[in-house]
Amino acid sequence: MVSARKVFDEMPERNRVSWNAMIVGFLRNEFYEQGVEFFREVVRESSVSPDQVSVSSVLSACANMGAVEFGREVHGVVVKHGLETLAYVKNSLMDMYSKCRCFDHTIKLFRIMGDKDRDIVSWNVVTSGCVTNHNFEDACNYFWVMRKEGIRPDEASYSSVLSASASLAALDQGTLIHDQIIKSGFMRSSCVTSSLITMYSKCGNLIDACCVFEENEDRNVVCWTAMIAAYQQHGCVNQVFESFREMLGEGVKPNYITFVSVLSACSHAGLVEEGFELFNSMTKTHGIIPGHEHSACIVDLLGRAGRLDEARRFIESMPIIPHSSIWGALLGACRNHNNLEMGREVAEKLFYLEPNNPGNYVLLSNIYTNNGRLKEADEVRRLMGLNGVRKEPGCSWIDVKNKSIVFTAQDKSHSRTDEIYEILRKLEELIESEGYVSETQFPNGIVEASRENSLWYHSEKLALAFGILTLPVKAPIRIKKNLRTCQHCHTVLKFASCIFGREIVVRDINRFHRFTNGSCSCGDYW
DNA sequence: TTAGGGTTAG
Repeated sequence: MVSARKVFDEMPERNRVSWNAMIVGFLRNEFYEQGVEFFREVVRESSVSPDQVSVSSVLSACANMGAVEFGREVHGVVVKHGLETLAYVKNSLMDMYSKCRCFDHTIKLFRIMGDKDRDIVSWNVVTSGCVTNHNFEDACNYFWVMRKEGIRPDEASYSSVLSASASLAALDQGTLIHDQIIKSGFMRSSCVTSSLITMYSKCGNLIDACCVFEENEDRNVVCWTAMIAAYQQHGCVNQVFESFREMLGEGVKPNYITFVSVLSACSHAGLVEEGFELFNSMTKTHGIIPGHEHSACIVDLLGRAGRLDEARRFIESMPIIPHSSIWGALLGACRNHNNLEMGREVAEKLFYLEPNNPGNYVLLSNIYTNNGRLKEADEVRRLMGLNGVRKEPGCSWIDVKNKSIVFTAQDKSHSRTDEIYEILRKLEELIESEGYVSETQFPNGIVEASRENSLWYHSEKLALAFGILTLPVKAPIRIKKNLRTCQHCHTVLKFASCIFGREIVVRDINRFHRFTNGSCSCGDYW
């Protein structure tokens, strides 16, 4: 860029194309701030007025930086120069607002546009914007409306809708879209195949994820990372490392995200030394500066291994200010190892850093409960209420005959409630006869009857019982849950997979669990 | 000289 600038400065005459070429050059090299500054220069000093090329490019830079204030300024420039009628510019404005988390503005502009002006990019901006803003159902709806309007999806449309399907664990929809992709000839797009791998993986279907990967000849780092992440999510640690080695062997350079998955695999497998080796190799060998996600993996790695003091020292020695996710990993470890003293200290930090996150209150309350200190546990729950923080009520979904049935905890609204509860009562007896002792039996011998009772009627167990009642005998039972599944449900589902001889797949807020023959793909680490 | 898309865990 330095040489480009020199050439530009020495030019006897500069026109709109040379100004724009400079802006585009900055952006292509990811010098977003310089690109924006250069645009300012154009507007301020040059006699040449900006056109759709310069504003679209600079809006893309604002989107990448999340710089909504400057984006608004550019919007003003757009109006001043009468560029707002151009589709290219409108799409860029919509995308800028979407990526700057002002999605309402995106939708407003999209509605104003009307059917005639909307092109495939406009639809893709809105669909991907829904995904970015976690409105996955809306993303799918926009995709299907677009199809109804007769617009042919392209790679970007398929990638976004597959990403939404993955987040919703919507396997039927994802499979239907896969068929459409094959028919429309987009299977060669690495962008589409990596989304397909992730969709199948996050829907609990590792075999199809592998098939898509194997059939794809042109594997770039994103495809490899998608496959490595899939193995990691399914608890296949050996395949994670095998794939990682194979990827390096093929000369594909790992990226920031690849390392998150590989480090996470180390953590789940308890491979502390290997994890540190990989973490150190990021900077030394691969030129990637570790970020918060990687540091959280290391804390998790040490925490799971019970090395809590080392985990804390690691955080305190970090060259960056630790993000709440890093302290969160340590609090999770305190919960797993019942470390009340450290748990209290870490929770205090987290209450300050993210006062509205109910998860931290719940974890501290659980630490107290597991130490038999029920009064303090209730006190934490009360504090949570006083601070106006509310835990989202748990819900589980199960699809039966193309209909989605929702259950909440202790739900008795379903017409087959009696049968559902009867199945759970029988399951409880069977599990107890196998010698299972509930985790509500505390070390000091306290058993809390009401808690025990309510644990048995968590939403995923109700969904499980409904699945057993209604699905064919050999069919897998697929359940989705809006929160993390609890220890009790996890244990019961393991037993259930064995007792009923069924594959049970539970997709919770963080990951999914595939229960077969009494064990879970997460290896009991989640 | 221009806009949109894939891979992350807790």
